[in-house]
Amino acid sequence: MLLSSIDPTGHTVPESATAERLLDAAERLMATHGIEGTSVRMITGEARANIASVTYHFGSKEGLVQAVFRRRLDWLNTERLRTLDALEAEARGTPLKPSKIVDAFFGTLLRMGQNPQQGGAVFLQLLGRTMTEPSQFIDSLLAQEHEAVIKRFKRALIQSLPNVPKAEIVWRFHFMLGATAYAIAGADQLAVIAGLRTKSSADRYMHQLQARLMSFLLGGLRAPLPDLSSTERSP
Amino acid sequence: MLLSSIDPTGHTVPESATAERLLDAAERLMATHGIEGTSVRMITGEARANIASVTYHFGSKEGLVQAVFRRRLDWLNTERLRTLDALEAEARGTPLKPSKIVDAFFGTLLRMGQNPQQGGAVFLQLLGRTMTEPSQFIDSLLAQEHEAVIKRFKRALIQSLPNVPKAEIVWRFHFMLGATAYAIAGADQLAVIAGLRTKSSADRYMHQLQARLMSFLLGGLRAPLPDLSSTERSP
DNA sequence: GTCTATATCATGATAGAC
DNA sequence: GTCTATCATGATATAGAC
Repeated sequence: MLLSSIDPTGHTVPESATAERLLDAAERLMATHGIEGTSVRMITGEARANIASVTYHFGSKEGLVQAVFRRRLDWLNTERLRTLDALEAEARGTPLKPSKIVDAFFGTLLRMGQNPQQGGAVFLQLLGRTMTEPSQFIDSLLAQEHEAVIKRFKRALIQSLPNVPKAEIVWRFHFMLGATAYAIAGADQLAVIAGLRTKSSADRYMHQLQARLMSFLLGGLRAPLPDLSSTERSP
Repeated sequence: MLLSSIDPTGHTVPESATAERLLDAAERLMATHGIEGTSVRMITGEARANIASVTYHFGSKEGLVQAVFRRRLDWLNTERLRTLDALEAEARGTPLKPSKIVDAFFGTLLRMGQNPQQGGAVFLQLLGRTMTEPSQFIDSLLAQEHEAVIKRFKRALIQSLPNVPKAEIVWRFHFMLGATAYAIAGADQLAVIAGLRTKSSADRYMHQLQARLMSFLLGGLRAPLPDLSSTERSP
């Protein structure tokens, strides 16, 4: 069943303790098992709520999934725009450094991973995995939530890098999204690879990830331009 | 039911026309709907085969999924190693250029997307999406298929970049994997973003993707090293 | 608002005729 | 090798008591 942004019973934002427990449980389980791999039974079991509670509070499983993402993405994107606004106000018309823009977008996301109030690493993992999931309604959900923000940041980057063609920046922004999505989705595995097995080193890991990913992203963003001459004909 | 590499009836490699149609249909459908989102009924329907044919030829749905990946990854990784071997033989002990190594690994993958004999863009999309999917058995399948190859390439990169710390290269290799996975998984969407809507421009799109992604990856790989001093304590 | 009980459907797998 | 028919299971969603 398709749901508009306001469901039949008028609940889109958690108004009860049960609804919030459902959101938390869904977020945690979907980060581990994927969205399709998480059943309503698993969610209500973990949240110590009744099977019917999902339908009551969110209209359907789909409504619950949307609410899980909205709760975090609204906060994230507001924060991103707020940061970019501040940077631009401070610069008074002079072009911003690309590193500042990249940090406002990707750094804000990564710092969410250390903010338990906003889902922490769990939501980061969920978001990363979702970004390549081939679900129609998720695609459109993420697109809606992100579209305006991404447009703003692309514009800022284009102004910030006058020597890089506009089209190239659009592609590279996409590549940056990919590197980030994968890095946060596979944080568990990567932590093992990096030899950090204990929970206590998780914080340190997130700091390392942030610093290292950021320099990687900037290196890619400012890389020498590709030779597209062979694009005309296959070599 | 768990399957070893040889199933009860002894079929792991397609020996019949039906088995091959099943592999093709599964590959196509899973690229679009995801692995969990693709049912055996969908596959047999598309392949014009019977419901029971999957069990007969591959033992289970899981066996079929494994066969889909093995068919392509075996070819891909053989090709990668062959290319790297040739480069090293040609260099006669002198260090390889990083761009050559990156091309042997990622370029070979991207060129698969223009090789219909090896699944073309369809398999690329499936692989990209799968790399962030949180399925246990897929994780281990990909790990098995990739482990030895990735080790070889990491070693080659470390030798090729003596000024970059070993750990940094490992992280950056992971970031490169992510940027690539996302780029090939979202090829549809990206094509739309880039303004290429017609099927006829798909080839040109893949060429552009290849050139642009490659320069991005190399830029990230050779980026200035991050400042990790703030890693000790949270800022 | 929360529960139990149930309706309805789709899934993966299998048995057994041909 | 291929089919039909069927199984057990688990999914979402809902009706109706409390």
